[in-house]
This record gives sequence, C-alpha cells and structure tokens, in this order.
Amino acid sequence: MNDADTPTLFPAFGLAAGAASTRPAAPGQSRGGADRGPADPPVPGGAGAGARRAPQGAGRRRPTAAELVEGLNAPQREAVEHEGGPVLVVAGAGSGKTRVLTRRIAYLVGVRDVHPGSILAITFTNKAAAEMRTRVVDLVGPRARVMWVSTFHSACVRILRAEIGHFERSSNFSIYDSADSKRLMQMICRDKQLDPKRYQPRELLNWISNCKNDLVRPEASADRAPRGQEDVYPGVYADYERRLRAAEAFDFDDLIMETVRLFRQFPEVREKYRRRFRQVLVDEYQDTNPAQYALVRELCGNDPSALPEESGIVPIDPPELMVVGDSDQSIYAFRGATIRNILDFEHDFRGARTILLEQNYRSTQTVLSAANSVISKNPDRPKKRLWSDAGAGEKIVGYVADTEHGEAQFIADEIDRLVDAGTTTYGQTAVFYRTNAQSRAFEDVFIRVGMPYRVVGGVRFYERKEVRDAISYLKAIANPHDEVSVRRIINEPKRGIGDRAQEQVQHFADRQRISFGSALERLDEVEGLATRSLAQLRAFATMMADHRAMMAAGAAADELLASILQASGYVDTLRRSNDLQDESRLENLTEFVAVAEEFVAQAHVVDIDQETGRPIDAETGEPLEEDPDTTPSATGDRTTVPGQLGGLGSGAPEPDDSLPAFLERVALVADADAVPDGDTDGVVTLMTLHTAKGLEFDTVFLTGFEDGVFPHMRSLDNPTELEEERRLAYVGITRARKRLYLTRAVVRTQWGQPSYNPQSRFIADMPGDLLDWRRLVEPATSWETRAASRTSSARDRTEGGHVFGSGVPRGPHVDAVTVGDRVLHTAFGLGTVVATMGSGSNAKADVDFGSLGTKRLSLRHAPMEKL
DNA sequence: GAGAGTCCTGTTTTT
DNA sequence: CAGGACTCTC
Repeated sequence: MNDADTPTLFPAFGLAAGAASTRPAAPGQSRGGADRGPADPPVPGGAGAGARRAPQGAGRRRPTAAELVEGLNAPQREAVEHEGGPVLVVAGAGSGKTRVLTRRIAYLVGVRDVHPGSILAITFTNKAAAEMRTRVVDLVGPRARVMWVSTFHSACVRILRAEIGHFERSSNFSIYDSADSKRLMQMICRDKQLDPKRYQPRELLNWISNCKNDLVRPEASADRAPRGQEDVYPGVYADYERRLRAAEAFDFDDLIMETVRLFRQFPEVREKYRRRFRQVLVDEYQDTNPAQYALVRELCGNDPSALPEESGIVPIDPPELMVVGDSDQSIYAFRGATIRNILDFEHDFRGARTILLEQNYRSTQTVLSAANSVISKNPDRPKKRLWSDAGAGEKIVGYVADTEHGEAQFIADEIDRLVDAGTTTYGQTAVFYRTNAQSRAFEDVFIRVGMPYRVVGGVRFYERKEVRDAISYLKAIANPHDEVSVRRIINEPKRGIGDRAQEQVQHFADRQRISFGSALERLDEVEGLATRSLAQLRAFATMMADHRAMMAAGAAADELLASILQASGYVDTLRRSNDLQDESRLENLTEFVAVAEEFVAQAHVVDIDQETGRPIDAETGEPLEEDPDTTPSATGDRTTVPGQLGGLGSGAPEPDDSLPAFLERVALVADADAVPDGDTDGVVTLMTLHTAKGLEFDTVFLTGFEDGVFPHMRSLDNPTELEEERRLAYVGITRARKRLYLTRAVVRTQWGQPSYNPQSRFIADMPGDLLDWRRLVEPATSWETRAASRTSSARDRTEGGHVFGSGVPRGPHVDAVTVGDRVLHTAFGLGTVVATMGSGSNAKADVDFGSLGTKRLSLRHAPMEKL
C-alpha cells in the first residue's frame, strides 16, 4: 500500500501508514530480500541465469551503454535505445520481450539518466512485475527500486488511495474480488426480489463488468442491456454501485474505471501523474481493455483534456511510451481485452513507430512451424512470421488415447522415459489443458505412479472457505462498513447470530441509513432482539472493536490474523471437529498465517534508519533515494514521505506491514503469481493454457485436443471465439522449447457422462509432416474401434501421416435429426433422439439408447443412420 | 437456529 | 459429478 500521499491529504485516514514505517527490521530479515528469482547478471549476457548474485556495494560500476545492448539483435536494440515518440514493440512468442523491457529500463536509468522514480512499468501479473524489478535492480543497482513496476490494478489502487479524496470517498476502501462481488449481487437480487432463474448474479455481474471495462456508468447503461431489460439491468447496476459505495469498497473493474474518471474529472491530478511518470512501459498490451487503454491514453496521450485555466498549470509534454505485445497472444477477450488496442496503436498515438521482433530464441523450427500454421488460419491478422535458427529439432508427437486416463498414463510413461534417458527433467516438463477440470485425470494417474507434479491454479488457495473466512475477518476489521465481509463471518463459526437477528440489525441499519457495521455499534437501539442474540452480537462487536484498536495501535497483519482466528473461536471450532476435512482447513489456516508472517517480514526488508527515519538499503546501509516529488508546485501539497518506496504488490520491498497493506496484497495476487520459475522445485507442472502464457519448458504436453474440449465447446459456433481459441493454441505450442506432444482421448468423462469428441480442428491446421503419430486408435473398446477403422486410420494413414485429415467420416451418418427420430448407431444400436443442439457441422444430438443410456453425439462424426 | 437432505445447475480462461 | 442453493426437520 502506498500511503505516501495519504497522510497529508487525509489525516483522518492516515492510521495505516505510519505505524509500521519506523519499526526496526526483525533480526535476520534485513538482508538479501530483493534478489529472488532469475535475473539478468549484472554484466549483460543473457536473461534467465538463475545464480544468486553477490551483494552489490554502493560503488558498483554503472553498466555502459554498450553493455546494456550487448547480445541484442538489431530490432531489440532499436527498442532499447529508442528515444522520443510512442513505440509499439510487436514481440512474437519467445522473441526476447522481457529482455528488451528490462534492458530498456536499465538503459533509461543507467545511460539516459532517467530518474527511476519517474518510470512506470505495467505488467500483467505481480510476479512479472517482481521479476522485472529484480532484473533491473541487478543491472543498475538498488536505486531502481523506486520505480513503479506493477499491474494496472496495483498501480490504480496506489493512485486511488492517494487521490480518492477528490471524490469525497475514504482512502481506506476495501477491494472486492469476484466472490465478494457475487455475494453482494446475491444480496441485491434477494432484496429486489428478482426471479433467480431470470436474473442470475453471475450474468448480471458479467454485464456490469463489461460496462465498467467500457467506462459506462449505470445512468448510461440502458442501451447496453439485453432486450426487455432496459430498466432492470441498469437498476441493478445502480444498486450495486450504491452498495459498493456504502461498503466503502471497489471491485476490480472499479479500480481502473475510477482512476480514469478521476483523471478526467480532475485534470490537475492527471497532470500531476503525467509530470511524475516521464517513461511509461506497458507489457502485454494486447490484453488491455478499453478502460486500461483510456488510462494509458490519459497518462500518455498527446491531446489530454484541458486543464482549468485557474489552476495555472501548464500542461507538460506527454511522456515516452512503449507498449509491448503480440496480437496473436491475445487470450483475454472474454474479460474485456480488446485486440483493437494493439492493432490501432499507431493510429491512437500520433507519430508512433512499430518495431517487430520476429526472431524466436526459444523453440525449434518444427515447433514454430506448427505454431505459425495454426495461427495463420486466423483471418485479418497482421502478418508476421516467427523464425528460429535453432534447427528443426524433434518432430511433434501425436497420441490418441482411449480415455482421459489413457492420455494421462501415456504422458506419465513418456515423462518417465524421457527423464530416465536423461533427455529432460521433471521440472522442465509441463502438461497444459484447456480447463481446470481436466487436471483431475492427470492427478489421479500421477499420484498412482508416483510422478512428482504440482498443479498451478485450480482450487485456489485464496478461494478456500476457511481462507476466505479469515480474509473476511480481516477485511471486516479494516473496514467496518464492508458489508459483505461482516455478514460473511458474523456467524462463522456458529455463534448463535442467525438470520433473524441479522435481519433485525439490517432493518435498523436501513432505517437509520447507516451501514450494517455501524448498526452493530448501536445494538441497544435495535428493536426486537432476543436477549441471547443481543449478548452474542455484543460479544462479536466487542471482539471486532478490540481488533480495530489493535490495528490502530500499529499491530502488524500477522499478529492481527493470529489473534482474530483465536478470539473468534475459529481455530478452536476446527480443532474440536471430527471431520477430517477440518484438519486440512486448519492446515490451510496455518499456511495463511505463514503467508501473513512472510508478508510482514518482507515489509521490513527495507530498513529504516532509526535516527533519520529514512529508508536505507538493506545491503549497503546507505540511504535510498527518495521518490521525486510527485506534486506540481501549483497544488502545493507535498507528497514525498520516507519509507514509502517500492512497488505496491509487486514483490518489491514493502515498507508497510499493516493490515490494510496485507489485504491489498491478498486482493491483488493472481494465481499466476504462484507459478514456479522454470524447474525450481523439480516437479512436473500442470496448468491451464491461460496460466501458461509467458512461460517456457523444454518438454510440453498439450492435452485434450478434441473439438469441444479444445477448442472449447462454447466457442465452436462463434468465429470470434474460435479465433481466440486458436490464439490459445498458438500460445500453448510456443511454450515448448524442444519437444511438443499433442494428445487427445477418444472418449472422456465430462460432467459424469462419457462424451466422444472428434479430433481438434487445430490438428488439421498443422502440416502433417511435422507430426509423428505414436498411436492412433486401438481396437480396444466399443464403438470408436469400428467407427474409427472405417473413418480414418486405414485411409488417412497413407496420406503422409496427416492422419485425421479432413475429419469427415465415411460410412453411415446423418446430416440432421429432429427430436423423436429413430436412429441406428453402429455400436449402440437402436436409439431415439431426445434433444438436438448446434447446427451445421457442429450439430449434436442426445440419443437415448435404452439400457446403454443417453449419449450426446456429434452428427458429423457419429456412425449412425436414420430409420 | 442448526444441520441434514435434496434438488439443481453448470463446468473457460483471471486482475 | 460436485458444489451451491434451498427446503425440511429437529
């Protein structure tokens, strides 16, 4: 949490800031905190060398310009050295993008004498931010720490905490994640007595999120609502906003939208940040949404809205802007990202240049050729072609398993084989899948055969009930008005504050127009409470008040967490329980406390000189540079506060161990932040394709190559979504350095029922001669044997290994069916159509085969005929 | 007010 | 199949 500006602007809310900054570092925690993770060595030579570097003294030599561009190819170098107008770096997969970014920042600081405090670098994940910071610090020394390297969300929180007073809102706001938002929406739907069938919280939230991503406020949202919902949807949106505000909370999308709104409504504030950030860099630009684009535009555009005359502020020239991205790797359209942003960059930013990075340093040519041919099927794509001089390398291995377990078994066997042969290591191997649900089969098999693995994502740590409960306690302490959090834990563990009692409190709160939390402070005035309920409510209120007092007195986050878990009876309840699930809950809570302790320890990696109260470098003991003043003199407020250096939530030294700071970190961490760096722990990595973006492994297994799985079912009838799926395939393929496997299962259990999916169309998009099919379909089980032998294998095998070719089956099949039709299936026999879905080549039908059950069949592929 | 049992729905990706 | 929401009973 930044707080740098907070105390000056909002003394009343300054409690979070000061307490920690004078606290001396705990013994043993003051050293070497900043050099985790792989880093460029101090002398340029190549990214990713993992060695822990020696501490750098104050007298370390500045890298020279030549050193900073050493080993770069021409376009990379051009990007690093570029000076002046806006630049778009189109960085294909594996083209050294991160290297360019870090070297450029180092170059700015080391050669062009840009003050680190005037650099703003936006990354997609906190982990990427931390890594970038570390690398730059390695290159130019600790003073680089004062850079802002963070995600859009983190940067906006930091700005909002400092400036939200302009909107007359408290800087002590909570951040609602999607689960919180959902709960709030459920409350709203209940209160408005909306038919839960017609109005699903999730759907409403998605719609609202889209509005916010497009910077559309409730008043203006009517024409975006679905037909017939022009009143209800905007009404719900308005309500949602009201209640967020009452709870003093922002949801994820608000963080961006409100910052943009702030800049637009208060140009002098915008100008302040434009003056501060003279160098702006945005990574993964293809994944930005319209709101994020607007933010970049506010900060870096050359036509900012006019400043009020009376402010006397003369607008400053726009800062230098560099955005880096690859439209082929845009995979977040589903959450509002617009590929338009990168495609139109040159148009949006006057005088922009484009630099193309097409040489790939990661993969073999075989891998790249496959990736190129898949992605080239996307229409209207800016042409570019990745190339590599790494040589052809091994062929891509294809494998068709009978079931998802067969698929997993093959992969387990194959990994063991490769590792035994010394060809690769567990840590350099990854298994990717489209949806998290697919991880299960792999886990089952991997556990059975003793394969060391780790799953990234999936049931996220922070989504577990007990962890969320703990967080809610903390949030409720930090922000008494946070309705969602207070309500969540008021009766958790059960303490006899039931629905009735809560309703009465709510009722009172409504009548008094105060928050639920405030009503808890005035229990005596609440009518109709049973004596028992009243006593329990009082106890609860007292407990919370006590912890708020602790917080105000400067207690650190870990201390508060441990205390509330005890005081609330949460831990005791779990301990007493016989349910063995509760045992693991207890473990998770222990881990969560450890997370908090780690956070607090981190907070003190930046040492504070006790005499001067100024931050000193943990390694050298020398004073760190302060942030440059962020404030235009015209507004007169001073914002530089010692001890507030470092990037928020970015893995940088965090000089604030307070509860709000901890909550902020917790709210903004992504699962991707937990992704291990390469083979740090020597185990096979399992994750979704989305999570895989930005990573690389020697050996990659892409699984579930089936139409309906990947590409995902929901995209099959939508060309735009199909394009995104294809980009996802492109991302997956280009993760592989040396070996790539594509696997699929003939039959896989999906939502409890077997489903037969045809081969993914993406396979047909690759040249057949790149593929070496290790196994096709084996005469083993029921119908696919007969079906497959007739449709593909025998005939297609002769076509240069391009096995399933067009994927159009031979033999009996039907083009269309309607409900009630009787069909004869080659394997299942006589059946009755009970439902149909999709159309054209995606048409499917549910067919009741009596004792064999009902099966969903793709008409295109099902070997059956109409009777 | 709590807990057990049942229905039912939905299964993409995440800051 | 699983998780959540909802209902019913004690």
